[in-house]
Amino acid sequence: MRPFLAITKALADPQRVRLLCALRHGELCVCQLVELLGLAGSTVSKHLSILHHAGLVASRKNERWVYYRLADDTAPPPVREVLEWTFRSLQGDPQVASDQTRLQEILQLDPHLLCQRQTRRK
Amino acid sequence: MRPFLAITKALADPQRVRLLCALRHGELCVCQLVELLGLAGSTVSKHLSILHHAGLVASRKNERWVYYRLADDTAPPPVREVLEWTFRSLQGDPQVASDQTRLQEILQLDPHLLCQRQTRRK
DNA sequence: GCGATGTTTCGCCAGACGTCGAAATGTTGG
DNA sequence: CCAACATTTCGACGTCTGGCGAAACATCGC
Repeated sequence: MRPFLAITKALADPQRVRLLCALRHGELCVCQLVELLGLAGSTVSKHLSILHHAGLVASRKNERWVYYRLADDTAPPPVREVLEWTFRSLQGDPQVASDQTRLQEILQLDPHLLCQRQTRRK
Repeated sequence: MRPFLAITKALADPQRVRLLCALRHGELCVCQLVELLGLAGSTVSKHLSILHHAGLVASRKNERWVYYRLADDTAPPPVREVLEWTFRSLQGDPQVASDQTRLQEILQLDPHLLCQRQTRRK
């Protein structure tokens, strides 16, 4: 029951669901996700940690940045199935759609500049 | 996003998951579910209300009792799919298994007697 | 109808959760 | 090595949630 609840609890928060949807088309840096959600970096990091603990995402560290991606084919079946169910269920969701649009803008920017904007904003 | 989160939040509590699993083999009366979970009637009623609000269960009132059952084929696809995923993911779970055993015992008893025991127990 | 009975609703409390800012950690560049 | 920077961890705060008992709400039997 433990792993199951880790997954359902992870999916029971809108910001975490937004993160998963954002990662749908490839890995993203933390600062890009911070920009997308508009939350404090520490908050986004905690959300990502919860998603990771549930096995829904994986991370990779390159240079100064940490990149997160969705769990891949090596993940246990329940994880892959629930991700597919999630995206299927959220098809046409306005929040997800506007995030997708915003994400395209964010991808135009250099990650380095994003982080600078975030530290300066405080 | 609203309906999606209603579902994931409903699934993010162990007692509610136990309720769903218990209903897997047919409808049950509230007092039977109270006996299974060992919680106060008001608490179980609230859990069932949350499951109902998420569209995961339906209810039927007959005589003095209210019977709950899983959402059937008329429910939206995401609901049916997530129920299937839930049961698949929890295959072999010890908690679910022991609940199943206990449920067999409860089904031997008259619902009427169960309720009496519950009111008397306070 | 009236009292007993099964279920739900209503307050209330303790604990969990989401959020932030500050401090800690780890990594890159000079 | 030191300073700058990206991320995570920690501590604190307000809110939400799960639990209970009591009261309210049907519904059945006499």
